[in-house]
Amino acid sequence: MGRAPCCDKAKVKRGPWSPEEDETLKSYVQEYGTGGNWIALPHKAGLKRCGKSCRLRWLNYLRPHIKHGGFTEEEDNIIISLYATIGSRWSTIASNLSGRTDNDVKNYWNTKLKKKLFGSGGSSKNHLSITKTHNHVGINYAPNSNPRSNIPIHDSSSNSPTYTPSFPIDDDQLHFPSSSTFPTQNALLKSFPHVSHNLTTSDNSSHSHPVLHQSQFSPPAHWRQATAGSSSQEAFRTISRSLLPPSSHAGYHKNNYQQFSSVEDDVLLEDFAFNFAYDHHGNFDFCSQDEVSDYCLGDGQDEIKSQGLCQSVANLY
DNA sequence: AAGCGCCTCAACCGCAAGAAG
DNA sequence: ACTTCTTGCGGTTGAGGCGCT
Repeated sequence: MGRAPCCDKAKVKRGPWSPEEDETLKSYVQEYGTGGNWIALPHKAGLKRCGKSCRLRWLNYLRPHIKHGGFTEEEDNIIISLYATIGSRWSTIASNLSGRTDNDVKNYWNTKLKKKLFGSGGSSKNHLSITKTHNHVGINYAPNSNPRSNIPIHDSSSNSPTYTPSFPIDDDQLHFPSSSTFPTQNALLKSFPHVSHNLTTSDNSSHSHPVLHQSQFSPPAHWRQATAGSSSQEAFRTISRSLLPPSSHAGYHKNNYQQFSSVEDDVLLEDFAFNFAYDHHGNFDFCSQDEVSDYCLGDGQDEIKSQGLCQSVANLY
């Protein structure tokens, strides 16, 4: 026996909303609010609609400052990078896009963005590729390896100790577009000017790009004290989260990471640390999570707070 | 103009999680 | 601790629009 329906389907109207219904719902919510009970709202407002339908209509269409269509390239980049980071968590992705709803982002991804990315295959110049293996689709960040797979990411919503984004696609080999879509090293350095000042050229590397040397960083005493007895990853998570305001779902503003849950904070922080340690474009050979934490606690603290962590994560791609 | 197929996106469905009792 | 209720979410559907023949 299945779950009882939330309302009597024989007594409620279904299908597209009329302008009159929209106006009724909009004026009621604006005057009285939702009252914290969507189920009771349609009756109070005089609507012959299911509460869930009212909630959906309000959130996806009637709510103020909603934008429809016309996604910008910047929004594309954010969606792509967050999808690669956290998968199909549309509400989380939408919360990083001002005025966008999860439904809009989901539709946009399924009908346009996915085709834009995968429709015509990829080229050998791509920096980011997706390879299907068994039940999951792995993301390859560099030509030779996927170092992310070595970094366990805590996600209490899953029993798995590692986070593997899944893509509902069938091709065996798929590719993200190249650097035209993903910001380059400049975006990274712009976010972390502290680091760019400490770059030197590697002498023994086969690459000709700058290398960040661990010796250039000296963890502060309070950091060493705080991390005693913990793995650097645990410590990084703990210390970094201490910089964040309490999580809540209250906000919808771009760059405001207060809307993330603690689990999402963890995922973003891990990804933040990972990407700092390993740039997709191979611009850094080494930068430990401790160094990221050092920066988070030191010179970068104000910047991270002012920019918003999620935007920093988006900028990394 | 009619028919057809594809695309878009608003709306629905069912499940999971959390809150309330 | 358990049950019930409500919300929030991601996946899916299908009506209507559009372009092509």
